[in-house]
Formats: sequence, structure tokens, C-alpha cells
Amino acid sequence: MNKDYSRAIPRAWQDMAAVFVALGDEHRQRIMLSFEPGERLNVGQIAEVSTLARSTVSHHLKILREAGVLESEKIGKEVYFWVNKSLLREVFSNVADYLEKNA
Amino acid sequence: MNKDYSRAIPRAWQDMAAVFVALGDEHRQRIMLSFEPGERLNVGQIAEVSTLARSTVSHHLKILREAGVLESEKIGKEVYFWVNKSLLREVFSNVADYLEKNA
DNA sequence: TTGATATATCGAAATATTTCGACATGTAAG
DNA sequence: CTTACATGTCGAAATATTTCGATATATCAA
Repeated sequence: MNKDYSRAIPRAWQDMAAVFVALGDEHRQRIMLSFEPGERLNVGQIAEVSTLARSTVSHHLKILREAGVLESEKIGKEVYFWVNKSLLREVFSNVADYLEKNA
Repeated sequence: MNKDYSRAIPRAWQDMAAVFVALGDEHRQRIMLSFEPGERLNVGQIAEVSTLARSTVSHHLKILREAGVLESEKIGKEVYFWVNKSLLREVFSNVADYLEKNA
């Protein structure tokens, strides 16, 4: 047993924590699923198909962006979001690796 | 854009939600990391190296077990837990697949 | 410059999660 | 049977998250 409870959590797990929190919420999952392959969507489009208030959608988008699973760019008045596939790929392959080696 | 916000969340994502929630908490991550490869630990052992009260550890173990990432078996007075590697493998490979096909 | 539009942020209320100690349950030992 | 021990569950308090409407900021159009 690894008894060092207070030691630093491995880097791979640290980066994952925010991703796990972000993807562990149903509304945020639905936002992720509203993207078609390679698609960019602005906040208005995402808010329109949601059952939540615009400001709440904005809050969830912030959590997804800060976790790294979405990226965003402001174009004119609008902010476009898209899925950060490469981060997701990396995170999940890191977990898979960690699992094979240490669990 | 996939506008059907109210449609069912894909099975692969549903199963993942609980896993994500479970692994998105620092204390639960630390519990996961205290297992050496293939090891079984009982509640007392896990609680001993934790900074939390025994009943709180019990609560976190329940969440991890219900998410499927830990399995458990009662032997005598003690309940032993171990990491469900095959479930974790499956979940992460499902996400990776979904990602390649739909994102 | 004024007005309209898109988004973000703020503060408060509602809701959910975490945490603890006390108590309940199950199991083995004396 | 009684006691001791391991774990689970309960209820309440502390804390965190979610949610909303109102307001702020930034951008473009008239």
C-alpha cells in the first residue's frame, strides 16, 4: 500500500481532475455532445438549445474551457467554442497508461 | 450542430458520468492512488492513511464502488476493496473511440 | 455618438456535496 | 450470551456548486 497520503498527486492525475469534474456534469455533457465533428459553436447557439439561462450556460462553458476540454476564440461580438480533441486524447491515453503500469 | 438537447445521453457517456464524478474529487483520487498494483485494502487501512474521519472515508468508498471503479468483498468483519481495472479500461477506451468517431 | 447585440461577471438564493460524531448492524472471540 | 471490533448509516452543520436576473463590457452598425 502506498501510505503517503499527503504526497503530490501525479501530474497525469492532476491534469485529469479538472477534466473529470468538467465531464461529470450532465449539462456539461450535453454541451459537449451538441458539437458535430470539428464544429465550432458560439455561446448563443449553445444557449439556444439548452434548458438553462444564458448566464448559466456561460458558467458551464467557463468550467469546460478552464478544464481544457473546450477551446474558444472571440470573433467580432461572438465567442466560438470547439472541442479540444488533442487534450482529451492525451488525458485519456495518460490514464490508460497509468492504469496499466500502476494499478 | 446536434440540437436535440433533451435526447438520451449515449450509453458510453452515461456510464462514464459516475466515473468522472468519482475521480474528480481529490480525496477519492488519493484513495485510488493508495492501491499498489493488484492490491486489496480494507476500510481500516484506507482510513488510517487518510486525513478524513472513518465515516467520511466510508462515504467516498461508496461513491467509488457505485461508480464501478472499485470493487469490494466482505471477508469476516472486514470489507476489502480493489481497483476495477477492466471497467476503467473499458470506460477510457469507450471515450477514446467516441472521440475519434464523433468529435 | 448612440443604440443594439453578444457575452461575461456579480451577488443572492436554491440545491447538492462533504464532513463529522453518534448510533446501528454484522461478525468473531471469549 | 456478552463483548469487542469493523464497517455502514443517519442527521446535522459546514462548504461548494448551480442557477438566475441584473448589470457590466466589448463590438459593431446606424
